[in-house]
Amino acid sequence: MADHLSYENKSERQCRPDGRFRTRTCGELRPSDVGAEARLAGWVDTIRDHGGILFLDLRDHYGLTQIVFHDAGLRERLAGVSRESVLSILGEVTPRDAETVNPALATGEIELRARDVEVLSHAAAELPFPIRESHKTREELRLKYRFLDLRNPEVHEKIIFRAKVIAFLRERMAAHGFLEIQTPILTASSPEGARDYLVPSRKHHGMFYALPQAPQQFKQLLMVSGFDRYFQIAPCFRDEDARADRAPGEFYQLDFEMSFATQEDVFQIAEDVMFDTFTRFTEGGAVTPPPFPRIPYRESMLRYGTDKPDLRNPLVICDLTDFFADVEFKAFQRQQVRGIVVRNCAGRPRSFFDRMVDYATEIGMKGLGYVSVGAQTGTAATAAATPDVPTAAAPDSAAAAAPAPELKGPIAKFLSPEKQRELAASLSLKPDDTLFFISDVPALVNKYAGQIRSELGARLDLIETGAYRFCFIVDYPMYEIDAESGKLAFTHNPFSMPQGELAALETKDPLEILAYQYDIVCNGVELSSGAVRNHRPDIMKKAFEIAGYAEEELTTKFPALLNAFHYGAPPHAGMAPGLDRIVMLLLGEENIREVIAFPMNSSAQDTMMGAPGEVTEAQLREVHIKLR
RNA sequence: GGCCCGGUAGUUCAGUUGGUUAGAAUGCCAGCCUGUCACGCUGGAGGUCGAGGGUUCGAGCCCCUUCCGGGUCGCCA
Repeated sequence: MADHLSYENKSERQCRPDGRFRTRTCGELRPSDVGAEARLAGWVDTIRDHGGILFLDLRDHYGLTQIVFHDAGLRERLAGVSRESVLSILGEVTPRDAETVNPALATGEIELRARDVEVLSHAAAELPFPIRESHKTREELRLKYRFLDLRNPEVHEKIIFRAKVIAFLRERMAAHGFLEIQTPILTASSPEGARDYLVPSRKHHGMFYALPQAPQQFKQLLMVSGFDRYFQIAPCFRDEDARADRAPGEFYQLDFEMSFATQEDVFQIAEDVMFDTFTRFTEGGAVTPPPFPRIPYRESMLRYGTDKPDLRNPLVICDLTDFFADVEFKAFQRQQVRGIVVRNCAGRPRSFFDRMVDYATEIGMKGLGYVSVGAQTGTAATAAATPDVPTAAAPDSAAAAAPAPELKGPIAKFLSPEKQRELAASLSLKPDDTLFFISDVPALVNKYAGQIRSELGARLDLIETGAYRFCFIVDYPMYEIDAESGKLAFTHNPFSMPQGELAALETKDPLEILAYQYDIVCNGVELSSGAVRNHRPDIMKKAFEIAGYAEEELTTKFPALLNAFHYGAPPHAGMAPGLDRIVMLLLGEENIREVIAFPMNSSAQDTMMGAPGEVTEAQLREVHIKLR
């Protein structure tokens, strides 16, 4: 296992030499300790009773040490002691014979010859699941006995790892001059965004606190308070449904905000801290070096079909709508058309293409067209695809000069020889390439193209392994037409500064206005969104007016922020990368609950503690609540 | 809330076309064993097949309802 994941045994943290329970840890004894007396304490990992001799592996936070019991009297005192019981053992560190050394164990060159044993705590003989295999047990049971699950070194180490990442992030943020400040947990309900967790007030009848969805308003108020650079490992509470990568109820963000800062200032901090962190905590993994690519939202939607692109996937999407405008093919003619070129794909078996078409149908597409360029003799039909993919904008002159390649596949017959030549030239199609077509209405075409891109990347094994590919998605539109109401609405965050500020709001088509609103994305995972905030009441008023909000709505919903901005607010900006997701990415975990010490299940329940749970009548009366 | 997958021994799982007493591994219990390290060997206990109803001579298996868990869509400014 990776070095940063293994237990540490720093001498300054060792136990007191006169310790009552232990004088050394189970991970630290080495041949240099031979001859010394040591008292170890920990959990019984395994007992191997050979009759005349008994071996016992003792486990604590730091590791595993084998204890040998020769003395019959001592062995008798272990009768009835089962696995996971807690023992304190006094003994002498002795060397192991060469043939009995265990190289799999850090302490495998020595063992402790027991002289005395004290049972500190008995464990039930029958455990709910074997500790070593806890992560293979069904999650329901693991979470109910999470304290046992966490004893499993593989599970235990993830929590240690998380702590180290947090410590490192704190150190890096401090090095950049950021000050960690705690913001309230009991605060006011915020009218927009996720559902709040509400806490009834005892002293104020019928009133409620809410747990913060994020410290958003507080961190902005800190900027108005004159703190220049704030950060916090901030708990956030949202009463929304869970996903594999989304913890229900609560999660943590590396929340930060900077005064007198531009978007670029925020990016430089974020890319510096993320690069350092991902370089420090991954082994030789390729991390995007700063500056991370800045990709405009609209470009990302077109090229990758999503605003959280996985840049480890070399495939890109091109726009073929104009190309098909004059092609007699009804399915494409009045639609948006996208194309994805895949190198060395044409020779794949028919079943591959059939399965891709099946996948397309599964996600709701009407079909998946493609054309392949005939393979040249000698070309290996199953050669691995190469990542050099052309864009529609970069025609290859050599290809253009070449004779028209022979296009085959379901769509080829709709293309005249001239159009085939045009297509091959503009996309630099080479023998054995396949071009997939995605066509639908504007609202769906990018989404489908993005899903096909991901699926092709995965099935053809094109995803770069061991890499962390970062980018910023920038230039989100300020407004969009809400699908339900048909009215203009904020796309993202109503508190972002519009690009062009007040003048843009007053003169431009609202749908054309971009915001200083951005996301940071790694390997297709959205780590955070952020923004340059709107610190000007006049611009804010106008921005809300365009979205159809009356001024009083603004003043009643966000009184603190708006009020504060009337007393001299610095321009400020920030973001808040999700901590749990950072740790997930670093550990390659697909389930966010693996990196949280005590996660709730996907129904937002803690079955170990019994939360949520009923409370007494008296408690309800105190907070003025009557249940129906 | 919709859709998909799952629920069989303490645990992880198998269980054929609906057909005898529901199996394996591991754990647990008992006995044996002086160099193992997931020790080994012998024996034993352990099941409301998530629950309820239906079809059938007969249901772990088929049908309906329901509970629980996971995934996903909605949702997450």
